[in-house]
Amino acid sequence: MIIRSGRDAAYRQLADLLRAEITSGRIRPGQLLPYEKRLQQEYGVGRGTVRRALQVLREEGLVVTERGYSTRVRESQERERVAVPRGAVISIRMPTEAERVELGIEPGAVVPVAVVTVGGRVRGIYAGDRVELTTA
Amino acid sequence: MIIRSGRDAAYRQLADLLRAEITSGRIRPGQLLPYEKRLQQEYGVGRGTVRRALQVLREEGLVVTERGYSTRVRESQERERVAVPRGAVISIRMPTEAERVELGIEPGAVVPVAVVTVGGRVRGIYAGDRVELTTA
DNA sequence: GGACATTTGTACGTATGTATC
DNA sequence: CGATACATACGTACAAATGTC
Repeated sequence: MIIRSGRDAAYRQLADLLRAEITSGRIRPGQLLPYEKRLQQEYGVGRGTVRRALQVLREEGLVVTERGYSTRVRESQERERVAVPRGAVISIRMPTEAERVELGIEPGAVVPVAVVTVGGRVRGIYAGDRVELTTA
Repeated sequence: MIIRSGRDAAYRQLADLLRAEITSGRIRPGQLLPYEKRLQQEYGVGRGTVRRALQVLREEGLVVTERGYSTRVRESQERERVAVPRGAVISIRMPTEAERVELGIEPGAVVPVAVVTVGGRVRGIYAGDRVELTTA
């Protein structure tokens, strides 16, 4: 139930409700969320509010939205282990558009990258949803 | 100059223009961006488009917006170096809401975290915009 | 391949609430 | 207190991608 108040924005409340559906397992990875129009009707809010809420979940990396299709819960993926040499420096940040393309990160997915440098030289860039780094 | 086209959304173009102002140093850290209304007039776009563009920059951690005041360029932060012990496993992902609060990540900023575990035990969680990890 | 309905993406305007100065 | 500026929320319209027939 969404209640209008200055304290808690409607889009945040909706995001909380949908997040609970996902983390509780009522909507499982790969499954579709209700369409935007359905969410509007079900929760009695405008489309902008629905879209804002979905955006929050996208930013958390919980869901992926495909235009003309729908929004679905992201599959949690097995992560490959990558060994990092001693003396390396690891930076964590969001990827540039070029890096997204390079790494094949889906549009709409919020995936951080790890940049491994040794002596100032970049040794590798890894997508956070596919890799774990281990120290040798 | 912003040109309407299906290829490149107006809000992305505006974000690109403003980002260039910042990265080129024409607008320096701590300085204010033009007010939303000013941006509307200057670039001939609606308010939603301006806000969407500013949101992009907030998500990139480039600017900070204060309600009732304005949007300013964020002070660039030096990253602290954190040593990671040998045999550690580093996961990179987006933070939960609780972790955001714990780490003091500003609302709207899209900042990944590194989770360092040794033998399955969590040894530390670090915000990507404030630390670099180094292998001992 | 085209025609169509559905769904998400972008963009606009407008109104109201809330924080800052 | 008023003026200004950002936050939220609504409605509307059209564009673009998808799936189906």
